[in-house]
Amino acid sequence: MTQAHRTAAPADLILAWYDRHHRDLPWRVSPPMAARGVTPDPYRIWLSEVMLQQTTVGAVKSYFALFTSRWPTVSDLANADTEDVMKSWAGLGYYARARNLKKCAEAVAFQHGGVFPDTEDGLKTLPGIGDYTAAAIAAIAFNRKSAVLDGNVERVISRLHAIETPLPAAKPEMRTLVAAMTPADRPGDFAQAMMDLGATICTPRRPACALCPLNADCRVLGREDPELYPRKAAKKEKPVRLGAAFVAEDETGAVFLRKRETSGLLGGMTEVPGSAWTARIDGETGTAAAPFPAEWQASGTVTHVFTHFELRLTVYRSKISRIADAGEGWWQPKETLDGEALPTVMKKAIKQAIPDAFQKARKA
DNA sequence: AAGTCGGGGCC
DNA sequence: GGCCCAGACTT
Repeated sequence: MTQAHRTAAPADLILAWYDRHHRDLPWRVSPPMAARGVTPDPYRIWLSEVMLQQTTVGAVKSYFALFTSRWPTVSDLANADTEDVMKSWAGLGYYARARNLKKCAEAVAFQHGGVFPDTEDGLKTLPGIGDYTAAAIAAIAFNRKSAVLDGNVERVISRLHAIETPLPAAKPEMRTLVAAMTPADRPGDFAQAMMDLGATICTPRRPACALCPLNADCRVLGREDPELYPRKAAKKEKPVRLGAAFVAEDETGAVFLRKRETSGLLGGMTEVPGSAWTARIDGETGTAAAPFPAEWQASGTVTHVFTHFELRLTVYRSKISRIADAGEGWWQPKETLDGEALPTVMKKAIKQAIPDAFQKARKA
Protein backbone atom coordinates (compact mmCIF):
# COMPACT_ATOMS: atom_id res chain seq x y z
CA MET A 1 0.00 0.00 0.00
CA THR A 2 1.53 3.25 -1.08
CA GLN A 3 1.68 6.23 1.22
CA ALA A 4 -0.17 8.41 -1.27
CA HIS A 5 -3.34 6.34 -1.13
CA ARG A 6 -3.18 5.48 2.53
CA THR A 7 -5.32 7.58 4.81
CA ALA A 8 -4.60 7.66 8.52
CA ALA A 9 -7.19 5.88 10.62
CA PRO A 10 -9.82 8.30 12.00
CA ALA A 11 -8.89 7.35 15.57
CA ASP A 12 -5.27 8.33 14.98
CA LEU A 13 -6.33 11.64 13.45
CA ILE A 14 -8.57 12.39 16.40
CA LEU A 15 -5.94 11.45 18.98
CA ALA A 16 -3.34 13.58 17.21
CA TRP A 17 -5.80 16.48 17.23
CA TYR A 18 -6.55 15.87 20.91
CA ASP A 19 -2.88 15.93 21.84
CA ARG A 20 -2.66 19.43 20.40
CA HIS A 21 -6.06 20.91 21.25
CA HIS A 22 -7.42 19.17 24.36
CA ARG A 23 -9.02 21.37 26.99
CA ASP A 24 -7.72 21.34 30.55
CA LEU A 25 -10.65 20.50 32.79
CA PRO A 26 -10.61 20.06 36.58
CA TRP A 27 -11.47 16.36 36.39
CA ARG A 28 -9.32 15.55 33.40
CA VAL A 29 -5.91 13.89 33.26
CA SER A 30 -4.51 15.48 30.11
CA PRO A 31 -1.93 13.71 27.95
CA PRO A 32 0.92 15.81 29.41
CA MET A 33 -0.22 14.94 32.91
CA ALA A 34 -0.49 11.28 32.02
CA ALA A 35 3.06 11.45 30.66
CA ARG A 36 4.15 12.63 34.10
CA GLY A 37 2.58 9.56 35.65
CA VAL A 38 -0.73 11.05 36.84
CA THR A 39 -3.56 8.53 36.75
CA PRO A 40 -7.27 9.35 36.84
CA ASP A 41 -9.18 9.13 40.13
CA PRO A 42 -12.31 7.05 39.43
CA TYR A 43 -14.20 9.02 42.09
CA ARG A 44 -13.55 12.33 40.37
CA ILE A 45 -14.28 10.87 36.93
CA TRP A 46 -17.58 9.43 38.17
CA LEU A 47 -18.56 12.64 39.96
CA SER A 48 -17.83 14.76 36.90
CA GLU A 49 -19.68 12.40 34.56
CA VAL A 50 -22.83 12.46 36.69
CA MET A 51 -22.71 16.25 36.99
CA LEU A 52 -22.18 16.57 33.24
CA GLN A 53 -25.29 14.55 32.35
CA GLN A 54 -27.33 16.98 30.23
CA THR A 55 -25.33 19.81 31.79
CA THR A 56 -22.70 22.09 30.31
CA VAL A 57 -19.07 22.17 31.42
CA GLY A 58 -19.43 25.80 32.49
CA ALA A 59 -22.33 25.01 34.78
CA VAL A 60 -20.52 22.09 36.41
CA LYS A 61 -17.16 23.58 37.33
CA SER A 62 -18.08 25.38 40.55
CA TYR A 63 -20.17 22.44 41.76
CA PHE A 64 -17.33 20.01 41.06
CA ALA A 65 -14.94 22.19 43.05
CA LEU A 66 -17.39 22.39 45.94
CA PHE A 67 -18.10 18.66 46.06
CA THR A 68 -14.47 17.53 45.80
CA SER A 69 -13.52 20.06 48.45
CA ARG A 70 -16.25 18.99 50.89
CA TRP A 71 -16.05 15.28 50.07
CA PRO A 72 -12.60 14.36 48.71
CA THR A 73 -13.30 10.62 48.49
CA VAL A 74 -16.27 8.40 47.72
CA SER A 75 -16.32 7.29 51.35
CA ASP A 76 -16.58 10.90 52.51
CA LEU A 77 -19.59 11.34 50.26
CA ALA A 78 -21.11 8.05 51.39
CA ASN A 79 -20.90 9.20 55.01
CA ALA A 80 -22.21 12.70 54.29
CA ASP A 81 -25.61 13.93 55.37
CA THR A 82 -28.04 13.54 52.45
CA GLU A 83 -29.56 16.95 53.14
CA ASP A 84 -26.11 18.55 52.84
CA VAL A 85 -25.67 16.85 49.48
CA MET A 86 -29.03 18.17 48.26
CA LYS A 87 -28.14 21.68 49.46
CA SER A 88 -24.84 21.53 47.62
CA TRP A 89 -26.56 20.28 44.45
CA ALA A 90 -29.24 23.00 44.54
CA GLY A 91 -29.32 24.92 41.26
CA LEU A 92 -27.68 22.23 39.14
CA GLY A 93 -30.99 20.58 38.22
CA TYR A 94 -32.16 17.01 37.64
CA TYR A 95 -32.21 16.35 41.37
CA ALA A 96 -32.65 12.60 40.99
CA ARG A 97 -28.98 12.71 40.04
CA ALA A 98 -28.09 13.95 43.52
CA ARG A 99 -30.20 11.29 45.21
CA ASN A 100 -28.63 8.57 43.05
CA LEU A 101 -25.18 10.07 43.57
CA LYS A 102 -25.52 9.53 47.30
CA LYS A 103 -26.91 6.00 46.84
CA CYS A 104 -24.09 5.15 44.46
CA ALA A 105 -21.45 6.46 46.86
CA GLU A 106 -22.95 4.34 49.63
CA ALA A 107 -22.96 1.25 47.41
CA VAL A 108 -19.32 1.74 46.44
CA ALA A 109 -18.19 2.54 49.98
CA PHE A 110 -20.17 -0.10 51.85
CA GLN A 111 -20.61 -2.93 49.31
CA HIS A 112 -17.55 -2.61 47.09
CA GLY A 113 -14.93 -1.79 49.69
CA GLY A 114 -14.64 1.83 48.60
CA VAL A 115 -13.46 0.82 45.13
CA PHE A 116 -15.42 1.50 41.95
CA PRO A 117 -16.09 -1.51 39.68
CA ASP A 118 -13.66 -1.33 36.76
CA THR A 119 -15.90 -2.78 34.05
CA GLU A 120 -18.78 -1.35 32.09
CA ASP A 121 -21.19 -4.04 33.29
CA GLY A 122 -20.12 -3.65 36.90
CA LEU A 123 -20.53 0.11 36.77
CA LYS A 124 -23.95 -0.11 35.16
CA THR A 125 -25.34 -1.92 38.20
CA LEU A 126 -24.84 1.24 40.29
CA PRO A 127 -27.56 3.91 40.78
CA GLY A 128 -27.40 6.79 38.32
CA ILE A 129 -24.94 5.06 36.00
CA GLY A 130 -26.48 4.21 32.64
CA ASP A 131 -25.11 3.25 29.24
CA TYR A 132 -23.18 6.43 28.60
CA THR A 133 -21.73 6.97 32.08
CA ALA A 134 -20.68 3.33 32.49
CA ALA A 135 -18.84 3.42 29.18
CA ALA A 136 -17.26 6.79 29.95
CA ILE A 137 -15.94 5.77 33.38
CA ALA A 138 -14.72 2.42 32.06
CA ALA A 139 -12.83 4.14 29.24
CA ILE A 140 -11.53 7.24 31.02
CA ALA A 141 -10.81 5.89 34.49
CA PHE A 142 -9.92 2.28 33.65
CA ASN A 143 -8.72 2.47 30.06
CA ARG A 144 -11.33 0.00 28.87
CA LYS A 145 -12.14 -0.17 25.17
CA SER A 146 -15.78 0.79 25.60
CA ALA A 147 -17.90 2.68 23.10
CA VAL A 148 -18.72 6.10 24.53
CA LEU A 149 -21.78 7.70 22.95
CA ASP A 150 -23.10 11.03 24.20
CA GLY A 151 -24.78 13.96 22.49
CA ASN A 152 -21.48 15.24 21.14
CA VAL A 153 -20.43 11.90 19.72
CA GLU A 154 -23.88 11.39 18.21
CA ARG A 155 -23.44 14.61 16.29
CA VAL A 156 -19.93 13.75 15.09
CA ILE A 157 -20.90 10.24 14.02
CA SER A 158 -24.14 11.29 12.37
CA ARG A 159 -22.27 13.77 10.18
CA LEU A 160 -19.26 11.58 9.55
CA HIS A 161 -21.50 8.80 8.21
CA ALA A 162 -24.47 10.89 7.01
CA ILE A 163 -26.85 8.83 9.10
CA GLU A 164 -30.43 9.36 7.98
CA THR A 165 -32.14 7.48 10.79
CA PRO A 166 -33.44 9.97 13.34
CA LEU A 167 -32.49 9.87 17.01
CA PRO A 168 -33.06 8.09 19.28
CA ALA A 169 -33.69 5.15 16.94
CA ALA A 170 -30.21 5.61 15.44
CA LYS A 171 -28.37 5.06 18.71
CA PRO A 172 -27.62 1.33 18.31
CA GLU A 173 -26.25 1.94 14.81
CA MET A 174 -24.17 4.83 16.10
CA ARG A 175 -22.82 2.80 19.00
CA THR A 176 -21.68 0.10 16.60
CA LEU A 177 -19.86 2.68 14.49
CA VAL A 178 -18.17 4.21 17.55
CA ALA A 179 -17.13 0.78 18.78
CA ALA A 180 -15.53 0.10 15.40
CA MET A 181 -13.60 3.37 15.62
CA THR A 182 -12.44 3.06 19.23
CA PRO A 183 -8.73 2.19 19.48
CA ALA A 184 -7.37 -0.36 21.92
CA ASP A 185 -4.42 1.88 22.70
CA ARG A 186 -5.94 5.03 24.23
CA PRO A 187 -9.70 4.48 24.52
CA GLY A 188 -10.10 7.01 27.33
CA ASP A 189 -8.38 9.80 25.44
CA PHE A 190 -10.28 8.80 22.32
CA ALA A 191 -13.60 9.18 24.13
CA GLN A 192 -12.66 12.56 25.53
CA ALA A 193 -11.30 13.61 22.14
CA MET A 194 -14.57 12.74 20.40
CA MET A 195 -16.53 14.73 22.97
CA ASP A 196 -14.15 17.69 22.74
CA LEU A 197 -14.47 17.53 18.97
CA GLY A 198 -18.24 17.70 19.22
CA ALA A 199 -18.09 20.47 21.81
CA THR A 200 -15.61 22.75 20.03
CA ILE A 201 -15.49 21.86 16.30
CA CYS A 202 -18.46 19.73 15.25
CA THR A 203 -20.90 22.05 17.00
CA PRO A 204 -24.69 22.05 16.53
CA ARG A 205 -24.59 25.33 14.61
CA ARG A 206 -21.84 26.75 12.43
CA PRO A 207 -19.41 23.87 12.85
CA ALA A 208 -15.75 24.70 12.18
CA CYS A 209 -15.32 22.05 9.50
CA ALA A 210 -12.14 23.66 8.15
CA LEU A 211 -10.45 22.87 11.45
CA CYS A 212 -11.81 19.34 11.79
CA PRO A 213 -9.30 16.49 11.74
CA LEU A 214 -11.96 14.31 10.08
CA ASN A 215 -13.02 16.72 7.34
CA ALA A 216 -11.51 14.52 4.64
CA ASP A 217 -13.61 11.57 5.84
CA CYS A 218 -16.89 13.37 6.49
CA ARG A 219 -19.80 12.14 4.36
CA VAL A 220 -21.86 15.29 4.89
CA LEU A 221 -19.30 18.05 4.45
CA GLY A 222 -19.46 19.48 0.94
CA ARG A 223 -22.74 17.74 0.14
CA GLU A 224 -25.28 19.03 2.63
CA ASP A 225 -25.55 21.47 5.50
CA PRO A 226 -23.99 19.73 8.50
CA GLU A 227 -26.52 21.49 10.73
CA LEU A 228 -29.16 19.13 9.33
CA TYR A 229 -27.49 16.32 11.30
CA PRO A 230 -28.18 14.45 13.47
CA ARG A 231 -31.72 13.84 12.27
CA LYS A 232 -34.12 14.01 15.16
CA ALA A 233 -37.71 13.02 15.78
CA ALA A 234 -40.06 15.98 15.93
CA LYS A 235 -40.65 17.20 19.42
CA LYS A 236 -43.98 18.07 20.94
CA GLU A 237 -44.79 21.50 22.21
CA LYS A 238 -44.58 22.47 25.84
CA PRO A 239 -47.86 22.99 27.69
CA VAL A 240 -48.27 25.88 30.12
CA ARG A 241 -49.13 25.28 33.75
CA LEU A 242 -50.26 27.85 36.28
CA GLY A 243 -49.84 28.02 40.02
CA ALA A 244 -49.47 30.23 43.06
CA ALA A 245 -46.52 30.56 45.44
CA PHE A 246 -46.71 32.06 48.91
CA VAL A 247 -43.76 33.87 50.45
CA ALA A 248 -44.43 34.63 54.10
CA GLU A 249 -42.03 36.78 56.10
CA ASP A 250 -42.19 37.01 59.88
CA GLU A 251 -41.27 39.97 62.10
CA THR A 252 -37.59 38.92 62.07
CA GLY A 253 -37.44 38.61 58.29
CA ALA A 254 -37.47 34.80 58.28
CA VAL A 255 -39.21 33.06 55.38
CA PHE A 256 -41.55 30.10 55.74
CA LEU A 257 -40.25 27.03 53.87
CA ARG A 258 -41.21 23.43 53.57
CA LYS A 259 -39.89 20.20 52.07
CA ARG A 260 -41.12 18.60 48.86
CA GLU A 261 -41.83 14.92 48.40
CA THR A 262 -38.67 12.88 47.95
CA SER A 263 -39.57 11.69 44.45
CA GLY A 264 -40.84 13.38 41.33
CA LEU A 265 -40.31 16.94 40.19
CA LEU A 266 -37.77 18.77 42.38
CA GLY A 267 -37.93 15.72 44.63
CA GLY A 268 -36.43 16.15 48.08
CA MET A 269 -35.80 19.85 47.57
CA THR A 270 -37.03 22.84 49.58
CA GLU A 271 -39.92 25.06 48.47
CA VAL A 272 -42.15 27.91 49.52
CA PRO A 273 -45.76 26.82 49.95
CA GLY A 274 -47.80 26.84 46.79
CA SER A 275 -50.81 25.53 44.94
CA ALA A 276 -50.83 22.57 42.61
CA TRP A 277 -49.59 23.46 39.14
CA THR A 278 -52.57 22.99 36.85
CA ALA A 279 -52.92 22.97 33.12
CA ARG A 280 -56.07 25.11 33.23
CA ILE A 281 -55.81 28.62 31.92
CA ASP A 282 -59.30 29.65 32.96
CA GLY A 283 -59.95 31.00 36.42
CA GLU A 284 -57.68 33.21 38.44
CA THR A 285 -54.90 31.80 40.55
CA GLY A 286 -56.14 32.94 43.93
CA THR A 287 -55.00 32.46 47.50
CA ALA A 288 -57.10 29.37 48.16
CA ALA A 289 -53.96 27.25 48.52
CA ALA A 290 -52.28 29.60 51.02
CA PRO A 291 -50.64 27.71 53.89
CA PHE A 292 -52.32 29.88 56.53
CA PRO A 293 -54.56 32.95 56.68
CA ALA A 294 -52.74 36.21 56.11
CA GLU A 295 -53.00 39.41 54.13
CA TRP A 296 -51.58 37.99 50.94
CA GLN A 297 -50.49 40.62 48.45
CA ALA A 298 -49.99 39.70 44.83
CA SER A 299 -46.46 40.71 43.93
CA GLY A 300 -46.14 39.72 40.31
CA THR A 301 -45.45 36.53 38.43
CA VAL A 302 -42.42 34.45 37.59
CA THR A 303 -42.04 32.17 34.60
CA HIS A 304 -39.88 29.09 34.70
CA VAL A 305 -39.33 26.61 31.89
CA PHE A 306 -38.99 22.97 32.83
CA THR A 307 -38.16 20.15 30.47
CA HIS A 308 -41.72 19.29 29.55
CA PHE A 309 -43.82 22.29 30.59
CA GLU A 310 -43.67 26.00 31.22
CA LEU A 311 -44.71 27.22 34.65
CA ARG A 312 -46.23 30.62 35.41
CA LEU A 313 -46.35 31.29 39.11
CA THR A 314 -48.33 34.08 40.70
CA VAL A 315 -46.33 35.12 43.74
CA TYR A 316 -48.05 36.32 46.91
CA ARG A 317 -46.28 37.78 49.90
CA SER A 318 -47.28 38.62 53.44
CA LYS A 319 -45.66 39.93 56.57
CA ILE A 320 -47.11 38.27 59.63
CA SER A 321 -46.25 37.41 63.17
CA ARG A 322 -44.83 33.95 63.50
CA ILE A 323 -47.77 31.71 64.21
CA ALA A 324 -47.69 28.55 66.20
CA ASP A 325 -49.53 26.31 63.79
CA ALA A 326 -48.13 27.08 60.38
CA GLY A 327 -48.34 23.49 59.25
CA GLU A 328 -45.43 21.41 58.03
CA GLY A 329 -42.43 23.61 57.50
CA TRP A 330 -40.06 26.00 59.24
CA TRP A 331 -39.04 29.62 59.39
CA GLN A 332 -35.68 30.19 57.72
CA PRO A 333 -33.69 33.36 58.55
CA LYS A 334 -33.25 35.43 55.42
CA GLU A 335 -29.47 35.63 55.71
CA THR A 336 -29.21 31.82 55.58
CA LEU A 337 -31.46 31.29 52.55
CA ASP A 338 -28.43 30.89 50.30
CA GLY A 339 -27.44 27.60 51.88
CA GLU A 340 -30.87 26.01 51.57
CA ALA A 341 -31.79 23.29 49.05
CA LEU A 342 -33.82 25.73 46.98
CA PRO A 343 -34.20 24.99 43.27
CA THR A 344 -33.97 27.91 40.92
CA VAL A 345 -37.72 28.32 40.44
CA MET A 346 -38.15 28.72 44.20
CA LYS A 347 -35.37 31.26 44.39
CA LYS A 348 -37.08 33.18 41.61
CA ALA A 349 -40.35 33.21 43.54
CA ILE A 350 -38.71 34.38 46.76
CA LYS A 351 -36.75 37.03 44.92
CA GLN A 352 -39.95 38.25 43.30
CA ALA A 353 -41.52 38.79 46.72
CA ILE A 354 -38.36 39.91 48.55
CA PRO A 355 -35.89 41.37 46.03
CA ASP A 356 -32.97 41.47 48.48
CA ALA A 357 -33.54 37.98 49.89
CA PHE A 358 -30.32 36.51 48.56
CA GLN A 359 -26.77 37.75 48.93
CA LYS A 360 -25.59 37.18 45.41
CA ALA A 361 -25.42 34.43 42.84
CA ARG A 362 -22.77 31.78 43.22
CA LYS A 363 -20.16 32.28 40.57
CA ALA A 364 -17.49 30.07 39.11
C1' DA B 1 -40.92 3.88 22.52
C1' DA B 2 -42.52 7.53 25.12
C1' DG B 3 -42.71 10.29 29.22
C1' DT B 4 -40.44 12.37 33.31
C1' DC B 5 -36.87 15.05 35.09
C1' DG B 6 -33.62 21.52 35.57
C1' DG B 7 -31.21 25.00 34.33
C1' DG B 8 -28.49 28.02 31.71
C1' DG B 9 -26.03 29.60 27.62
C1' DC B 10 -26.40 30.50 22.94
C1' DC B 11 -28.36 32.21 18.76
C1' DG C 1 -38.13 32.28 21.40
C1' DG C 2 -36.11 27.63 20.31
C1' DC C 3 -32.23 24.61 20.69
C1' DC C 4 -28.78 22.23 23.01
C1' DC C 5 -26.14 20.20 26.65
C1' DA C 6 -20.37 14.17 28.70
C1' DG C 7 -28.59 10.98 30.09
C1' DA C 8 -31.01 7.97 33.61
C1' DC C 9 -35.03 6.00 34.89
C1' DT C 10 -39.85 4.55 34.73
C1' DT C 11 -43.85 2.85 32.45
